[in-house]
Amino acid sequence: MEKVGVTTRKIRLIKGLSQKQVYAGVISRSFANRFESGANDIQASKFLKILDNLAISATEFQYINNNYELSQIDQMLTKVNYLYNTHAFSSLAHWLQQHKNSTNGQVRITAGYVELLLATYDYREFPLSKNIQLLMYHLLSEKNWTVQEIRIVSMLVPVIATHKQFKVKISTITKRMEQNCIHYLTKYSDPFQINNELVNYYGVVFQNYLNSKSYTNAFAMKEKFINLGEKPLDWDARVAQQLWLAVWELYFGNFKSGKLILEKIIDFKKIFKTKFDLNIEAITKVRLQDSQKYRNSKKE
Amino acid sequence: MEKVGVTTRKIRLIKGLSQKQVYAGVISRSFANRFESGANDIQASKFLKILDNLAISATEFQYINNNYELSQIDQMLTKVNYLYNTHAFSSLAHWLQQHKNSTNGQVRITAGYVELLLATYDYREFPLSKNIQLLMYHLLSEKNWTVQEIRIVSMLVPVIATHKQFKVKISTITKRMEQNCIHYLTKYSDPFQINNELVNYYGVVFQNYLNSKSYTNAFAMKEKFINLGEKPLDWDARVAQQLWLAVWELYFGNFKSGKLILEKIIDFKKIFKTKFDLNIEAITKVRLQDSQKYRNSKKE
DNA sequence: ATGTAGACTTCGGTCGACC
DNA sequence: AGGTCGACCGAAGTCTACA
Repeated sequence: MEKVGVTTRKIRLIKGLSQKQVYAGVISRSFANRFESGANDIQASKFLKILDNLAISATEFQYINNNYELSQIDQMLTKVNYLYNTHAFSSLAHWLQQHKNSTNGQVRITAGYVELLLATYDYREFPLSKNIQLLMYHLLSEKNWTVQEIRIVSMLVPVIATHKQFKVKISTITKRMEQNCIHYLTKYSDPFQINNELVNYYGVVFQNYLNSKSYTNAFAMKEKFINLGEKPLDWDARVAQQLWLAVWELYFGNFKSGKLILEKIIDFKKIFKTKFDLNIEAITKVRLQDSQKYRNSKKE
Repeated sequence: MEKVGVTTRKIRLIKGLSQKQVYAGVISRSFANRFESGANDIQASKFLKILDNLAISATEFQYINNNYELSQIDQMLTKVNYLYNTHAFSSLAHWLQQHKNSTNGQVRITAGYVELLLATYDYREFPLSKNIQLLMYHLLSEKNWTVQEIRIVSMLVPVIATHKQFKVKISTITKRMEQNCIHYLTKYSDPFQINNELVNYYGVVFQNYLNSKSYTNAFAMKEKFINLGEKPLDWDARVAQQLWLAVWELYFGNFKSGKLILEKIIDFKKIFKTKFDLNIEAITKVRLQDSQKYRNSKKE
C-alpha cells in the first residue's frame, strides 16, 4: 500500500496535469510537495476534492494505490461470485467451511453472503441459519440500502417465500427495492448498473409469483418489465428483460410469440460458448411446461 | 456536500455495523464519535481503511456523500456520453461552443474529450485542433494509462490513420493498450469493465486495417478476438466480439456462416427497441459489400 | 512550474473519566 | 454498545523565501 500522496503524484503525471490544476484552492503549493513526496498525510475531505480535480474515480485510485490490486474483501467477493457463477458449489461450500468462523469481521460478512448464496440456490426448504435470519431482519428494518444490500435482496425473496414466519409482503419489499434503486440512477446514466439488479429482482419475484400460483400478481409484473425499457440498459439487462416479457406472453399473452422469442434468445446465446450465464435454457424449459398447464387449467 | 464523518456514520448504520467493527485499529473510540458527528476531519489513509471496513466502494461513498449525486465532472461526462450515444450531435456541438473556453480545468478537459468525439465520428479528414494534438502527444509519451486514457485510445486510431504526421504504428499502440488493460484485470473479475474497451478497440483497429486494405494485419486480428473469449465478458462485449468474428469470416473465412451470424445478431437486436447502441446494421451493410469486393479482387 | 526549509498555527487524534 | 468532556501531543497545513 503506497502513501496516498505518492499515488496522487503518479496519477497526476499520467494525466499530464500541473500541481496548480490539481491542488489550487485545496492545499498550499509547499504542502502539495510534502504531500506528494509521502512525508505527510492529508485530510479526507481535501483528498476527495483532489480526486475530483484528477478526474479519477475513488475506486480506481484505491486500486492503483493498492498496487493494481483489489482490496482484500473485494478479492474475496469476486472469487466467491466467480465460484457461484460457474456453479462450483462444492468449492464454494469448502470456502465457507474454511472461513465461517473467522475472527476477521469482513471475512465473516462474506461468509454470511456465501451461506445465502448456497442456501438459496435451489428453492427447496433449507434450515434458516442465524446469520441469514439476522441479515433478513436487518434489511427489513433499514429503509435505506447501499448497492450491496440491493444486490442481496433478490436472493432473499425465495427465503421469504419458503419461510412463512417472515410476515412481509413481497410487494412491500418491491416498493422498497424500487425506492432504493431510484437513488442510484442519475439523469443520463446508471453508474452503479443498478438497473441490472432491478431486472434480476423483478425476474425472481415474477418466478416466485408463478411458482406460488399468484397469477394476478404475476400478470401485473408486465408493466414493471415494460417500464424498464425507458431506462438505459446494457445487453445483459435487456436480454433478461426480454426473457421475462416472453415468459409473461407464455402465460397471459400470445403463447406462440413468447415461445418464438425464447427460442430466439436461446439460439442467439448458442453463438457464444461461455460458462457464465443464468440458466436461460432451464428457465425456458420449466416455463414452457408450466404455462401450458396453467392455460389448460383455465380452460376447464 | 456532507462532512465525511457524518456520511460514514450514515453508511455504518445502514450496514448495521458497530463502531468497533469499523474503527478498531484505525482510530480511538472517543475520536470516532467526534469524527462521526462532523466535528473533525480525518486522515485520508485512515479514511481508506475505514471504507474497507465498511465494505463499500469509495465511489459509492462519494456518491452518497454528495447527496446521491455524481460529482460535477461525472455529471458532465455522462451527459456528453449520452448525447453522443443517442447521436445528438448538434446538441453536443452546442455544448462544446458553450464550454470550450471555460476557465474551469475540469470543464476544459471534458471539452477536449467532446471535441475528439465530434471530430472522430466520421472517418473523413478533419482539421487537427491543438487540443487533440496535445492529447495525442501526451498519450503517446505516457507508458501508463488510467481507465480514462484507455477509453479514449479507440477514438484516436482514426486520427492517427488519417494524419500521416503521427509516425506511430497501430501495432505499437495495440501493444501498449493490451499492457495497460492487463493492469485492470484481476484473477476472477473485470472490475472496471476494461474488456469492453478492449473489444471496442480491437473492432476499431480491425475496421481501420480493412479500410486501408492492410489485409494481412486484418487477418491476424482473429486471434485477438478469439483470445478475448477466455476472459469474463458481459453480453455487450460478447455481442461485439461475435460481430467482429463474423466480419472476419466475411473476408477471410466462410462467407456464408459469417453472414448468417450477422443476420442473427441483427434479428436478435430487433427484439429490443432501443436508441442506445453501436450501429450494427450500418457496419454489417458496409462489410458485406466490401468483403465481396475483396474476394472478387483476389480471384483475378 | 516544481522542490526544499524553517517558523508558526490549527486541528487530528489519544487517553481517561463519566454518562 | 454509544456519546461527551478536558487535557495533552504530534502531525497537518500555511507562509515566506530561496533555489
